[in-house]
Amino acid sequence: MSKSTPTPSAAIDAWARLQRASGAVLARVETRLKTDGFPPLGWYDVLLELSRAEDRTLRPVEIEKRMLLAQYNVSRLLDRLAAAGYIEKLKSPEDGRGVSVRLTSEGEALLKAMWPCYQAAVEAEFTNLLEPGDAETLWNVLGRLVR
Amino acid sequence: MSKSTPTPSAAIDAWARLQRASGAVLARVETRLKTDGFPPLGWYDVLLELSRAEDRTLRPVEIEKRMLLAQYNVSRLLDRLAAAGYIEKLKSPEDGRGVSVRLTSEGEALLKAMWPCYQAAVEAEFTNLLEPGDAETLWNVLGRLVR
DNA sequence: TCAAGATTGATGCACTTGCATAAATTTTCT
DNA sequence: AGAAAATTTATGCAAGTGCATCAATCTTGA
Repeated sequence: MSKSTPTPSAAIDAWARLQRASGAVLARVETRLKTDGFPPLGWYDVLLELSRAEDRTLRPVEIEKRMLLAQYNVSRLLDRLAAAGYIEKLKSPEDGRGVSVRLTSEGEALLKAMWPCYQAAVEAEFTNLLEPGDAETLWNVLGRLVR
Repeated sequence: MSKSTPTPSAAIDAWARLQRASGAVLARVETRLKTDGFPPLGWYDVLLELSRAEDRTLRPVEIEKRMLLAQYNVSRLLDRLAAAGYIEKLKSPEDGRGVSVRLTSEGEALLKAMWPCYQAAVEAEFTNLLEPGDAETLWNVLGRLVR
């Protein structure tokens, strides 16, 4: 039984470092996007989800689940994206309560324009700091946390 | 040279999962703290730093560096902590511009009161999901990201 | 069928964060 | 010493987030 569980302090240290590292790297990546005049990563994530979706359209509740955001945050994020013309809100045909959100061509253009910057930022602030095999290791270990 | 760098997609996937996993686990831990009537984790972190510091006192600029927070966020977080009585602000003796922030006995009491909840939350939402060795693995890999 | 309950999405209000900038020193450099 | 630059902290204002709650619709089940 002595090895069935990590040392408490090792686990707490890993927890602390997880929060610190992910926060620091995220901040650096966001800074690069902003420096290049792009909107925050959350905008990119929504547009990316839409671009992958059937008919480039999703319900807000789907976006909420995929992005792990609170309902009211999704609602307002979509407001901002719609106001900027990157998505459009349509009445949902199958559900009278709901809305459908569709990627516009401007949204698709933004997605394409952001990608090189985003990719370069992740590479510089994340990928290049790792050693071979680290990405796979992280992916595996962190997979246990996402359920 | 073929193996000197991870596959781009493996790195991007690891990046995405890092953000998702750390965000999700953080949210769950914060929820537990709030459910038990405690303030956010940021408050705990400040109090913990102070409790470890010489004379339980730090300059705001030190807290800023240790917690990787923006200067104005530190300034206001300390305002809230002082208003709640958990710290006190003193004129810095060595630097006329600066302030010194000292943990009060109420702050120390809060720190002690939060710890069991915090520890249990991390254990339930993080530690228990890991397998033996994962904590050390994470700590090592993530160490490359914190510089 | 139809009332009770669950789901979807929006919104008012308070609080927090980000940005730009100010004010008071301290440090550096000539 | 004295001017210029850097550091430390605070703050007004705009924007984003969390909470509670509402209105509309869909689903369930007697």
